[in-house]
Amino acid sequence: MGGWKKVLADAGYRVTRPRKVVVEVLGQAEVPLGAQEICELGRALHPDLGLVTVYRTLDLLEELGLACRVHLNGGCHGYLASVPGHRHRLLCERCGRSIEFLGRNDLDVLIANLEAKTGYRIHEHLLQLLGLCPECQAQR
Amino acid sequence: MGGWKKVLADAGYRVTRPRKVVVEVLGQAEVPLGAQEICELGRALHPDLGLVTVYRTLDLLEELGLACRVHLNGGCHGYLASVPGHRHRLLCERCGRSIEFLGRNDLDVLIANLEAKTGYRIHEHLLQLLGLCPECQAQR
DNA sequence: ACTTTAGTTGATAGTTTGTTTCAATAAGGA
DNA sequence: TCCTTATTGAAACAAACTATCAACTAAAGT
Repeated sequence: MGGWKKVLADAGYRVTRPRKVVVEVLGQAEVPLGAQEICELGRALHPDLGLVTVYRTLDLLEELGLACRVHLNGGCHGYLASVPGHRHRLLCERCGRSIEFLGRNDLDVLIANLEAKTGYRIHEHLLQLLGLCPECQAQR
Repeated sequence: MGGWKKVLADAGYRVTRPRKVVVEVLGQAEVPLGAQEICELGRALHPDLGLVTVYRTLDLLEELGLACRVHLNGGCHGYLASVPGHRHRLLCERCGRSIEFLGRNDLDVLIANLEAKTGYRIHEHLLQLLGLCPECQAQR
């Protein structure tokens, strides 16, 4: 609850009202949110909040690793707050709740093998798992 | 180069001209294509091809595992032809060329661990790696 | 605290992307 | 070949995202 301000400032960006609001909304969210939704929720805190700014702020937060784009099975992406360094997500298909987890060595081994085999130099990876959370399993 | 017809037929769908065209275009492509692009390329083979049909066909092919949605770092998804069973991709960030590979046990181990730790039941996963292919590395 | 200045904002308009509807068409079995 | 019904494509619509630009405000200097 404050680290993000330093990240913004260190990168030469300003800590503004709308940005605070977007970070706040993302921080509260348990489920990936679209830009539209973030804007509506944010207006409870700052009625003048504009949709355009939400888009811009999301791009910015993503660039700084403070938020991440989530790819759902059907229609694409919502956003979630992100702890830098945690790159991988586990999402519940029914309720949308998510957990971040650290990429284990398993993945590093896989990547190293692939680099050797293909000649590619890999520097980004996107791993997302979909399933049912314990609560949603119980409801069946 | 005909397996897809059987897959369609077995699932109760018809093998139509526009579908052939979309499959053909995807099969030739070395790079993820958007619906718009597929439509334009497809019109070389079938001038009447409609954009709406391309969207519908892509959804269908994805559902049957014959094509897959690819998530790029910036703006979302293009499509690629897909060999069923190969769920993972390695994409070159510069030229867009891609390789499919089989999810190794590394990933299965990771998933089993997570299920045990979180109580989630995982049944889908999305793994995508981004990097530079050998050709693009050489060009620098 | 006051001023300055450059990053930031938000309304409007525009573009791109995807969806709904529905009459016309064509695939595939009889 | 005929018949049934899935499938198609145009047009209209809806959603998602972007460009522009005058007004505003955060933050550094005085």
